Amino acid sequence: MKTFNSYKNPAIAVDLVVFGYHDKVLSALLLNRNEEPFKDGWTLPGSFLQMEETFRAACSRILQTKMGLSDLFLEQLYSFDDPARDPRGRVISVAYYALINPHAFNVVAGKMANDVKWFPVNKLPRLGFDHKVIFKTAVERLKAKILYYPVGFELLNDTFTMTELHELYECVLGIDIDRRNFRRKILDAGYIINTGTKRAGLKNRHPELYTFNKKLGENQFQLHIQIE
Amino acid sequence: MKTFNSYKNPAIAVDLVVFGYHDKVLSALLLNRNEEPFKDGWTLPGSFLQMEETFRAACSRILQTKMGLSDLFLEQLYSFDDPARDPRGRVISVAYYALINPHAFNVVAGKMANDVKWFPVNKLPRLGFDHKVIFKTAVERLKAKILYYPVGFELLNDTFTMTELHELYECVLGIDIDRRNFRRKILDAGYIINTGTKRAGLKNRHPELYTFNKKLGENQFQLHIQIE
DNA sequence: GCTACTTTGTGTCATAATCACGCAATTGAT
DNA sequence: ATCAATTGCGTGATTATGACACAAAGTAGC
Repeated sequence: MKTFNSYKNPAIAVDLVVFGYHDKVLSALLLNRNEEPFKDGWTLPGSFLQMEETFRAACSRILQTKMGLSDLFLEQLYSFDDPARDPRGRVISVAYYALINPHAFNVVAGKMANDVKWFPVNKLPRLGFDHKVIFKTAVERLKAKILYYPVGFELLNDTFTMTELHELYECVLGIDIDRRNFRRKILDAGYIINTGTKRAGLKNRHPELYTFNKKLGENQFQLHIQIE
Repeated sequence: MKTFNSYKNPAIAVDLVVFGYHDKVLSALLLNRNEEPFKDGWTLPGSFLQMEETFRAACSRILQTKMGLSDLFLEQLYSFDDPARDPRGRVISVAYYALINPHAFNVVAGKMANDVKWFPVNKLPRLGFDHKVIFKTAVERLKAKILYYPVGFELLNDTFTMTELHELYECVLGIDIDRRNFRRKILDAGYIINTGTKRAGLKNRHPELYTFNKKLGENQFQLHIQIE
């Protein structure tokens, strides 16, 4: 039985789209490269997959060493195969996306990058490689995901107001959703739980605080919104 | 700027789940291997990705050389990374799934396999590698896909009866769907078009024949069925 | 305290979609 | 002509959705 690792194989990169929700804006984390190719340009954080490493292990390594992050929600997005996507040669990219509450983590640029910064998803700079394609795929996935998975659980604080959840949905989906119908839909689905406390110190009526219902299984919730 | 193909990289395989619908049963195409590992065992058709090959090109090559098939519906499924998934060493698998009308194609085993055969999806033999996991992932994907994409277009003949379409949905989803409500839903959505002709030669009432509405865009159709 | 203003929470009603059926029409076999 | 099986069409109850009105709770200014 022959072994195959003696073959000349394409390299495998793992690239990450890290989403954060901050000041009513959905953002993504980008890295400013300090080496060629695309030196001083912005790209998604990523790295080559090591020989015995799983994809998730590579993701964790990237998040930890390049940005000082750990234990995020991670999901495989898609694998990209354009033979011209990397000027150095044939590199397959297996893309993952992560969700993070930017208030709960502090992003720090690792030594392998000039800088790490949040960019609002509709104000991205030019990206190296085929990372714009990867990014757009991730946004589409997130839009689909939020309709049947409690994405807010990863993006918001542990407790949050109905308005915050509502704004998150409008922001991610890019559409207006009637505030009162949204409330009814979310509550009827048992999607979130009223903590019984209210947020104080605001100018107007103090909103009730909620947490996500962790007992809710997958596919228990579905927001019926027709995207276009 | 260094190049990276000098590194020792994991190998990349492309594996395929080919679905067909035949005699009211959803089946998948499996290959009987004629070499180690898993010699004489059943696996999904697959191959190593060549250096300058796209995933789709690899899929076409596999379908053509191993089974004599071409021009199928193809969609990327998922990438699998278990370091122990291949006894020969580290091999990443990028899985695709295909849909085919078995009546329109003749499956022929290529010289690289002992045999190629259709297996009903709930009567699969033991599979080599991690192909059972890949297969289950594909079935889940197909169940989700059929709710908002005209999967039947790929699996059925050009023209088909309402009953055939109905049975396909029940079969893929594994649930009972009320025949009359299904009909109304499908017709109201403009999902299919009545050809005006009927299928003759049957014992009972001759059913009308339909074709899929090719002008229907993505996401125009959604069957509201709560799985579980 | 009273009023103005903003935000949050609750309800209502028309419309649309879904679900669970009944029943008639069409066909070949008897 | 009758029967059995299958297909096509319809109907009413229930539920979900969309578009609102309006009350309640809070702060600020007077």
